Amino acid sequence: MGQTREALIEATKHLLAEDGYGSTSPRDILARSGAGQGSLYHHFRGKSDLAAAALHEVSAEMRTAVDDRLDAAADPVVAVLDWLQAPRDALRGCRLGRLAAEPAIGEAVIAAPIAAYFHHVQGRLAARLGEAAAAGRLTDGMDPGEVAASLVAVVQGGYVLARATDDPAAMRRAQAGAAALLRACCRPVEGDNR
Amino acid sequence: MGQTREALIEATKHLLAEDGYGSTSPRDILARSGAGQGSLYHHFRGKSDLAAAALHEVSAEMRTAVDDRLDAAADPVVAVLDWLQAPRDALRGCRLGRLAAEPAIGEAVIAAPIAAYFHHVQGRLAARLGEAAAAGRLTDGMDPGEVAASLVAVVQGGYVLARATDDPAAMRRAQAGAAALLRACCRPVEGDNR
DNA sequence: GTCTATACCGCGATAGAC
DNA sequence: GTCTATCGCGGTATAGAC
Repeated sequence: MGQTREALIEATKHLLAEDGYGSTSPRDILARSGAGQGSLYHHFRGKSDLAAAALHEVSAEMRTAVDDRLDAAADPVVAVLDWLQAPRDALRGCRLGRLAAEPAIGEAVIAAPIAAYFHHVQGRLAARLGEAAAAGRLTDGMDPGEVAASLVAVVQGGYVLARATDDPAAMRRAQAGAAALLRACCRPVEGDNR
Repeated sequence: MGQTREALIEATKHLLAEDGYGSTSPRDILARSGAGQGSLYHHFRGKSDLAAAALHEVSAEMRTAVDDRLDAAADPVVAVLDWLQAPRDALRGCRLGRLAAEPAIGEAVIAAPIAAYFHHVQGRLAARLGEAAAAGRLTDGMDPGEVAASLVAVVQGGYVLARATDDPAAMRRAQAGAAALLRACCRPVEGDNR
């Protein structure tokens, strides 16, 4: 059965989230998963192959989470603000974004699931911002794709600031500032002052 | 003389910018600086002590660069937009911000110069945005500190997106989106449509 | 203050018995 | 498929001559 294989992937997901790629060793993974030495190299070609499998799952989970948030509200502006201001574990960092700073991002198998996530979020945000624009609720000349990119960047940058200053509030300030900027250029819906 | 010491610091600055902390080894530093083995441990207590010295210099350089940009224009909104949209080497990452994702950020000597930089940029941006607010040129209720945090986050997140998707244009889109949002909530100056 | 030599450890991977 | 044992390498640091 694939029990050992799944245990390896599960352990890798946790360790990548905690420590990143470079600082997660096969030894750590084996210890945490309870698997023996040979198992890793029986099921996977090596560390990066296993990491790719783990990141593939994380990427899928996070895309689903984004879709759920962005589809929850009928009003596109409300949905986008909701996604932007969702609480985040700032000091731990983004499970995918934090790997962008590592040399391993140069390996295609590692980069692919991470890039897939970012393309997905930006596309979904741009779509909802496009709805708002089509309804004439966005300031003229505003590009939904560019605004989407800046909002995703705010969140990723919020993680960087929070970790760099060891202060989770840095993330919340970045979120609040971006939300204020966005609200200022969106015609609001009656009765919603989120 | 401090020639060897400075050569070590200079080499470390370059290697940290290229590869980050974890992937920069004392061997690399010695090879690049041309110094012999013992020198590193004569002048510094170890790798992290040397890295701290290098980051201290980088932090000071970057704070100066920010000040120069933010003081160049008399108009605060123009100055902030100018800083935001400055060209950046997106695929290489921020020399300080990229270290935030590494475990080494947990060491106080490493974190201190990085945090000092981010506090400085946010403070300077907030000050100029405060000028704009005082002149009644910022949408009401906008917090200069929060907007500053979000702008710094956009830049740091732009690096993350660019590296994650292996696309330098991702940084430019994030910058452009944030600039559009900021312009939309700032009363412009006559004749400047930057 | 700088050099050469070397120690110790953990990383990533492999060998081969069961 | 899983285990134990082991390998080769490079990371970080130290010893001690000059």
